[in-house]
Amino acid sequence: MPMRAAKSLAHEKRDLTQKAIQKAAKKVFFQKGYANATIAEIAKLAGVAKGSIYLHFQTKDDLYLSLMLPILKEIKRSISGLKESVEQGRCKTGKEIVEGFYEHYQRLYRFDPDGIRIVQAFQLGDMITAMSKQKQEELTMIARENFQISRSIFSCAMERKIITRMDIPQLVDVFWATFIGVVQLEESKLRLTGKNHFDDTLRSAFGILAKGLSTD
Amino acid sequence: MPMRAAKSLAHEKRDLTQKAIQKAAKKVFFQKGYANATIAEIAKLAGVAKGSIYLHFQTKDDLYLSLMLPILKEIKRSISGLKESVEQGRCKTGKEIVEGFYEHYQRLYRFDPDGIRIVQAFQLGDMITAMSKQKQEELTMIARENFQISRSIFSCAMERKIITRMDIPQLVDVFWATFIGVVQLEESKLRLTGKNHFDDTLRSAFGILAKGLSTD
Amino acid sequence: MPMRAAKSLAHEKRDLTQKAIQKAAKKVFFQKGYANATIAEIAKLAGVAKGSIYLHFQTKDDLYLSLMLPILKEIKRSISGLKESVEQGRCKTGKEIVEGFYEHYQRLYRFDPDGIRIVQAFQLGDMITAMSKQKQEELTMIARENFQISRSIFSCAMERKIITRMDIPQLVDVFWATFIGVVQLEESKLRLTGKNHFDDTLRSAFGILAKGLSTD
Amino acid sequence: MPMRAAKSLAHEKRDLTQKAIQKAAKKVFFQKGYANATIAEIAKLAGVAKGSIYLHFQTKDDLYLSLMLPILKEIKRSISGLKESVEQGRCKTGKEIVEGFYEHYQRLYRFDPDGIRIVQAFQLGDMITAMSKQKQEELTMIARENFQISRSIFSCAMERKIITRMDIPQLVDVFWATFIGVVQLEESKLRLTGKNHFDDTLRSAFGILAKGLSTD
DNA sequence: TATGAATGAGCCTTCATTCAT
DNA sequence: CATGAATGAAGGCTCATTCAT
Repeated sequence: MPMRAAKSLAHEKRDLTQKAIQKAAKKVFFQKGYANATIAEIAKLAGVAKGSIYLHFQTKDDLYLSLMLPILKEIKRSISGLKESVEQGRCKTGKEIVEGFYEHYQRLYRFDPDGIRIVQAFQLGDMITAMSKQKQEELTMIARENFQISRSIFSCAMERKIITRMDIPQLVDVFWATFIGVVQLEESKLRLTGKNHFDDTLRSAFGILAKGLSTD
Repeated sequence: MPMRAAKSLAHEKRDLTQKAIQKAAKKVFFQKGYANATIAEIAKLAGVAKGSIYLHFQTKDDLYLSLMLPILKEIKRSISGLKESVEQGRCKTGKEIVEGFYEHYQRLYRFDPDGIRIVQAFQLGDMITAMSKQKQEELTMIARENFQISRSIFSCAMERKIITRMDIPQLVDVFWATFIGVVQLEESKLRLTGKNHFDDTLRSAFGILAKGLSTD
Repeated sequence: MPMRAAKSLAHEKRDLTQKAIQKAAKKVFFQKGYANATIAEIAKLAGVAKGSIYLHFQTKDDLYLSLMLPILKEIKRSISGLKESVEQGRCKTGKEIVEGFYEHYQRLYRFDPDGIRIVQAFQLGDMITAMSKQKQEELTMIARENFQISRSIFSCAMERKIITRMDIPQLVDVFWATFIGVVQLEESKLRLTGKNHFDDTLRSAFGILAKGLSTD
Repeated sequence: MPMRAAKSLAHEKRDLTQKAIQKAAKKVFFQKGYANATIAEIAKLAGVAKGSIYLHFQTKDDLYLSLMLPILKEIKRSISGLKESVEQGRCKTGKEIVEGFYEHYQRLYRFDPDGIRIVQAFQLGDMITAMSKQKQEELTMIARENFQISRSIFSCAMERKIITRMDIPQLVDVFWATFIGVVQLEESKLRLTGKNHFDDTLRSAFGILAKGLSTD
């Protein structure tokens, strides 16, 4: 099947280019922020011509948004794993559950620090102006799903009385806020001092949260 | 002394204009973010001509930076008040101390939500292309001072054994991270839903922290 | 009144620049057509910076459109003169009326040949895409008025039985079509051969029309 | 001769593709005008890849120009028929001759309205950046021939004294100008109102011309 | 021959900053 | 001091054209 092979090859190459652009974009968006990032720089870093970017993404916004989906999916995969653990009773104490979250966040950041910044900047909202309804909904849906999963983890834990009973949505927010707060702080320090204590600070934070939520 | 009076009057007027520009700038920077904010819009909102802004501030960066100082000072004033309370023994339990921080952060946000966003965006580092050494040091110094004050509060509390003993700088970071995380999360929700649960989420967060840090 | 004078001067200069831009624009639009004309070239010819054009006109479209209004108004002024002549009985024969139209069209072309091309190209419609509702209506209204004036001239002439009775709107169309047809043809010849026989051709055409419409 | 047959078949296919491209091009050029038409859209409409267009035409200009020849030839065929009629004495009056022209123009427009716009736009000269000497001459020659045919029709008619004696080239111009003027006007109205009165307006115009040129 | 990804020059538009008045 | 017209360097995006497959 030479035809199929050829086609596959072309497709592969196209995909490769796309990935290269996204990789470059992530780096540049991360370093400069959305507004200061230029298509020219992304193109240069990706090793393609400026115009080529528009073969893969309709607009700068579109390119930016395209970076979010994989990250949200990764978040989902990671948190889903945690949920399973909890449901299967592998987390016996509140401390273990909070530790699970800590590991989840740590994993996310390790997996793709630039990506987290992407999500964060999006949340900051300097650039949501023009976004196709479709993309918007896709994003919203998966974000909601992630929220639900966290929710059900806490719900499960409270039923088992291994963590303090309290408003669940609020608790989800507190966890997420703590995570992005640490990300932001440590990135800022990284920029100024070159040192990154993300892990330590996050562990401290979740250590306190664990104690604050435990029922023993 | 008519000369002095005249000079004083001119000065006063100059100060007024400057304040008006800063007020407008804060609003616009807050709404649009640094990159999307335009001098033209700030000038319009301040009721002065575009060119006039450059009579008071050397560059856009400079204007932005000029907004940080008052906020950092406000933070200092607020946290200093807390420190005094603690040192004078008015906070007897760990819970009271954490509550003090909660009130401090809440006060800050209430006092000047736009200002917080300014600091946050700065920390996010989307701009800061060129900053005069002098401004930079001024900023760094006061930031360090603020850090020290928080530090000494915790230090004092640990000595009195009313909160768990742990790495103090890390604890300062955790508190600040929690604060800015909640700010960012709630602002994002505000933008999407129009509702702001800043107070509730912050209270939840600090409630957990209080329990997590208390020694009883 | 030094204040007034100063203000007036500034205004005058602004107006001068605007006129210079429009003059340059007319020339460039005329030579290259809307799509091939570039803002850069217009600016260069007008002796201003590219960006300055946008101080006077919101978009390229807007600039183009701004050229139409004066021409439509000139057309109105010219045709109104003709109408008056006819109504005051100064045109006694059909031939004189058609001759009046001939002179009207000739005057228009003489007055501003580039301008006629502007109107024509607009009619050709390569670029009406984005036009503010307001501008659009302004244009439509004055065009309609011009149409009405021609209409009433013919109406008057037919009542006096000095030209053949026939469908009036159609007659207006025939005259206008003849005019723009000759404009287009002669411009094309001008471009190819360097010679312009606009007057002769138009006179021939209206000579035949005169004979064809006369009632004697 | 399998070779010949194969070659012939390949040729046929090639021709078919070329025709498809031209058909698509005519439609797109007509709808959008030269400058706004894109090769991509033409290719899509023709059902071929973008690159394939360059296997048949050297440049966008070249493609555009290639559309003119068939139309000029069609014009020639049509006007030649009229000439024959006149020479064979089938047109006995001036009115009949002018009517012959009317039918000729009407036929042209009916046959290929897009094509007429092509010629017109060419005449308007919005493009023609670079045209090979050869193409240019080919075009000029056939245009000249068409001109000559009209010329000889009028010449013949004047000799028979069935139309007013006058400058013949000028008369040819008047007829053509009237035609393209009506085309342009009615197309513009079509675009604005959706209604096309081409036939009626053209008939009116040529009705008047007929009367204006008749010798009775 | 056909394809369509890739190129890069060029376009419109924005906006921080300057400067003559 | 105040003004706002003018500047010009970018930036996002388009599209005719090329070329490896």
